[in-house]
Amino acid sequence: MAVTIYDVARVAGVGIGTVSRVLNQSQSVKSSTREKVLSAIAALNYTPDPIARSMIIKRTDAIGVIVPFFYRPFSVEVLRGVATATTRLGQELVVFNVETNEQRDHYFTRLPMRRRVDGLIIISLAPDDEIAITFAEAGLPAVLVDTYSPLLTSLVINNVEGAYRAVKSLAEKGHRRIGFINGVIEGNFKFNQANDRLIGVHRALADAGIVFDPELMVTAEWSRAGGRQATHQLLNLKEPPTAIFAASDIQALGVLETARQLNLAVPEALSIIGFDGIELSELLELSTMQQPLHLMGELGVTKLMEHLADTKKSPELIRLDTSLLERRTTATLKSASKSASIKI
Amino acid sequence: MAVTIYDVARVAGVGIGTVSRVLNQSQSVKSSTREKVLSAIAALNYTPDPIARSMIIKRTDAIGVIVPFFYRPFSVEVLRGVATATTRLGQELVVFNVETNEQRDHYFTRLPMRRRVDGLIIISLAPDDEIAITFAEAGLPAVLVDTYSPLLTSLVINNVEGAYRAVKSLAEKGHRRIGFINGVIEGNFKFNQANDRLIGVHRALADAGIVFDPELMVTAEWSRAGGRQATHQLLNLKEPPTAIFAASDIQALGVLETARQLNLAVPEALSIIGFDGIELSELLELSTMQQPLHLMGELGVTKLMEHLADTKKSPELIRLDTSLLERRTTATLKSASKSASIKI
DNA sequence: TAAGGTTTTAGAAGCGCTTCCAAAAAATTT
DNA sequence: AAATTTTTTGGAAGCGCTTCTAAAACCTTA
Repeated sequence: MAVTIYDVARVAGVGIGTVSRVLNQSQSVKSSTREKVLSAIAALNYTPDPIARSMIIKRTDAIGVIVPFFYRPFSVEVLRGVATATTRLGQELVVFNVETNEQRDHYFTRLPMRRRVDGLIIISLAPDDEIAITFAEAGLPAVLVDTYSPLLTSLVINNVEGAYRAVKSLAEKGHRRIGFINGVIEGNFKFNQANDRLIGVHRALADAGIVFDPELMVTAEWSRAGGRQATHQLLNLKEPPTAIFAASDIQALGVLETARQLNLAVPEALSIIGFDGIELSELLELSTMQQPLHLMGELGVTKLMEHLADTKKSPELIRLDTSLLERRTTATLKSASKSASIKI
Repeated sequence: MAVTIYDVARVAGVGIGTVSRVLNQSQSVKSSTREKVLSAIAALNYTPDPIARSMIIKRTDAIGVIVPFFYRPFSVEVLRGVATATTRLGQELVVFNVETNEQRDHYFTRLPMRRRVDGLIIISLAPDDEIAITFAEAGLPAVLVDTYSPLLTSLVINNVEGAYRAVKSLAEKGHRRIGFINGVIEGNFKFNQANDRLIGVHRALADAGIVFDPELMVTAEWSRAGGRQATHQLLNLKEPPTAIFAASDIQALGVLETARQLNLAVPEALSIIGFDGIELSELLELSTMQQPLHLMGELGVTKLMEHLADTKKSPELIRLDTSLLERRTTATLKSASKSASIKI
């Protein structure tokens, strides 16, 4: 059925080795021969079978991305960067979406066994050392984005610093009661981020001479619903916060929704700042700490290619910084009212 | 290096054919033999090489998606449905993102040549008949989502009806000056949709006894910027519209932004209705005609699997309906002011 | 023009599997 | 117990390529 290298060889009147040689731009082919082969290829509209090829060269020219909830804005924007890079490099992009811990483990343990992809980008998920070692043994390079492992090249945001600056900006605006909505830690998604951001919050509070009130810190799901629920909890305090820092834009959106629902003026009665800088935040004019999401994706691929080219390259830890984006949801505290007042 | 079927056979003390048979749950293997093989597999932690396997069985257990601008909310939501289905079926998902006509043509012509994927889902892009025939000849089944070809199973939204109902809902609220922002047609992305929606608009206008004013129809890019630009044009008319129907939510967002920028109250001074029902629309409380995006993705995969199972299955045309989602951007026209007034 | 050196070429081997066929083993019948 | 049938098994062939080896073809040079 399909035309093979034998057909091309026959039509061109050469051996299959020669055809293969012109296909792989090997040097030693007489140019007259090359012409013959090329025109046979054109005549037959031949394309080499990538599978048979992979069989020998042990490369697929495909890279895999393991990503939790790929459709979340955060993931989408990183993925976009990844796609930009893979397209430019002529690599195929295989998406392994994970929704459960089982799926994550399945991919972690199964993928390295067999070379369906040449390398892996892992987003927001941290393989433990044992898994990382399996990758190394299997010769499957992996790069982490938005997580960290000492054994793998990792691209991380400086979360401590980001959270620090977010809270500091709020303190500088006169806020003393600052709520912090953090993401859940269990479930194993988004591990360190939550921790690091908490550290940054503590530090900023300390520097501003504000004593940390545990009531003002609530942990919620990384979703709008989580943000909403946490906001209710925060606003029901005897002494509610005048500003809220959410560990992700998605959660900040939930804060915004709740404020709107309660007719609480933003930013007059409540300042809100998020974290991530997803496209959506721009639309809603949400102040946020922006991460270079697209860049992280592209850089992830670049680093992966370096590991592919040099198998014994040692892992790097690359830190990227956030930038403060002050939009319309943060304002100076009106000294008149020290706490949020609900306008009806 | 890697453990092969020969290693397993040796350890189990059987022939490679036997190992292969237990791997492929073939019936005729004595259960005692099966046990031996299974424990050898476990002992060696063996996984068959999917590439070598594909070489013979001519299947990859991967399906490809060709999608323009995969990161657009519309695409993401369809993709999510696709991922749900592929994960459930244990298929891998390869994403071919297209940003230019060249890329589209590249994938259209190159992909069918060689079986890197077993089948194709094509979103919002219409391959012409010649291409569709190539697919068929190559034995590569393809299903279209959000486009149509007579030669391929197609999942389309009833765009005429959707646009009709959108405009009708506006007319029923008393609006007579209804602007319509349509998407561009050239560029070959999103072809019929724009056309069909225009037809629906015409029909609804006619039924409501409103004469069509060509000035009220403007064509713009499928983006927020497009929506913004079109809105400015519309509002600068001597007799501006009191309501705008945008052919996509993304464009409707641009309308919303412009209204906000001009301090034009929505929906009091301007009603807005979009099309698509992306998640974002919910957040902004945008009224819209909702498409079953997730379903389209899932159904696309289901149909593709049917074509995979039965090569000679003939193409189907499946029509899906939109549902009207009235949220906070549409309101009854205050008869007092017949046209939008700009509040300063 | 022959010898020696260099470039180019044909095609066998082999990648790790599935599938097939023929042979071995087991079960059944006589 | 032998003959026959049925089940199970080993391993060769072959999927479409790349790579390697050895031979052919082409250059030099004497």
